[in-house]
Amino acid sequence: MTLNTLVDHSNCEDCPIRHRAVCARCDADELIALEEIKYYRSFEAGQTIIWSGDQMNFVGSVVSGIASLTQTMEDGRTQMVGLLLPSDFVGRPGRDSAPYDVVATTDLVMCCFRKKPFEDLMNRTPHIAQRLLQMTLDELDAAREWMLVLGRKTAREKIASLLSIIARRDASVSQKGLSGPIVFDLPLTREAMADYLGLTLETVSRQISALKKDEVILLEGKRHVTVPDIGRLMEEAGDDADGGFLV
Amino acid sequence: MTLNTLVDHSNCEDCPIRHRAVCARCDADELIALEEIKYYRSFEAGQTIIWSGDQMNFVGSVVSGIASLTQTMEDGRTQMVGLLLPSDFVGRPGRDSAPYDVVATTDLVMCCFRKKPFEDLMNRTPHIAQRLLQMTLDELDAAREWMLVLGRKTAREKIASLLSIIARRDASVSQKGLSGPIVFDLPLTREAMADYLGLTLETVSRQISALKKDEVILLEGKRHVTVPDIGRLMEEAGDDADGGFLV
DNA sequence: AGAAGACCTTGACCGAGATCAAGTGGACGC
DNA sequence: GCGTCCACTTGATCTCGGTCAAGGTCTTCT
Repeated sequence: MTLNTLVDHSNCEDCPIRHRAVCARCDADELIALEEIKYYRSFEAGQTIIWSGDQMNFVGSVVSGIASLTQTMEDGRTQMVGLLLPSDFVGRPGRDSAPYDVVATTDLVMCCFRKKPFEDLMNRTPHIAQRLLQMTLDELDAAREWMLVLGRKTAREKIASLLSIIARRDASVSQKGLSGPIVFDLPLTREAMADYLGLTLETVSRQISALKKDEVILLEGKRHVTVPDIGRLMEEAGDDADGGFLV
Repeated sequence: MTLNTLVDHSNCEDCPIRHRAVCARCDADELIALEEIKYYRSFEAGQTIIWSGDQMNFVGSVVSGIASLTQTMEDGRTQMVGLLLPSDFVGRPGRDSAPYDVVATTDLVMCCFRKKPFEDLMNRTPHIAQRLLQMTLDELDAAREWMLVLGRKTAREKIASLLSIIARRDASVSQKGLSGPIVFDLPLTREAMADYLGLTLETVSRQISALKKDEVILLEGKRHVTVPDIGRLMEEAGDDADGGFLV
């Protein structure tokens, strides 16, 4: 079932995540060193990339697609604890067992490095360590933002929060700005959204229907979303506009 | 109201958090450089150390006492998103405004550095940056653990989770091991616990009473707790023993 | 074309935890 | 000694979101 396709060994300079990933601050020399030890792996939607508790012998960056970090209790309750988008980093230099399941939510391409050579390179290359610290601090902020969502927001606010984050990220990627309507496809199933938000999939479905009925969002099919007014959506999220973290 | 007491400018070598704080990996020379720019500040219980959105011109380590990071929504709902114990680091090199309120939960002593000199020193001292990355990754793990608690656990499990973390930390500090009963004082009010767990203070009170009635814990007064069997408590937390993160 | 299965929606009902309200107990100041 | 304040407890009631159940829609496989 594991499909480890060797993808185009393309030049780092042309990489779509060149300026956002762990290598963002590297200069030409450092990129060459990274290029020597990197390799690409592809995963199909639904595939588990890393099992919780497993030995991790590689680290890497998401190049395209979406992956999720999840925790599961013995009785099956699961909570997503991280959503990995292109340029996000997977793995923990200095630790060798994975604390969470990492699952490909969509088809996925990763730029991987064997852990040991990467750690060695990191120790010689402050630019990598510096960037990784910044990225980790950003992830920590995102995690804490989600703690507020999980702990204190209503189901409707939770859904609005998630939609607003996805909408703003898509707007920033497609350079459209936040003035006009934002259009995107949901990259998550109702169940994945439920796992992210600490809800059941039925509640997710009901709240999405409610937001649609109230014309906070428009739906075509089950996944294609139009947000006519992002400010309105953020109000529904309890975020009262302007603030916030783009991914 | 601000009480900036200049505490004993004691030697870093004798510092109680020497081996766990951001300076843990520093050698003698590096410690001397840190010593030159450090200063101590004391805060009273209840005092706000940093307001969300404020300019932050210092960073530092908690030496003694407990502080909390909290987020508040416009309508007053609040969620604690971090609990800072001795040796934990406050502040974000590279960012200058604080994303959360930092409040002293108990009387508190911090070892502070003005931000700019610290950042300069950090850039020259890989040991500090390395340690800070490790600590940040640990905090991220802790935050994700709490996301499971907030998103999927019942009120009873939430309380048991919090008590179990405090109990295990105290056992590790007092070197008593996990075999016998663990005795400690709760460092948090019911309301602070509620803010941490995404509950109301009434629910916290009820669940503590329930755990007491079921003899999972013993209570003397409102704060003094005895955990006769930490395994039992962890079962109640849904953690099924052995696993877990000591602080 | 028809069957199967994944994904989603909707309805009816229920219960855990929130809300509202009253009361307890201990610390502290006068 | 007594009132006051604060942290906490306990009770009664309500409600949001979970649970259980049925049915719909779209894709894929035969």
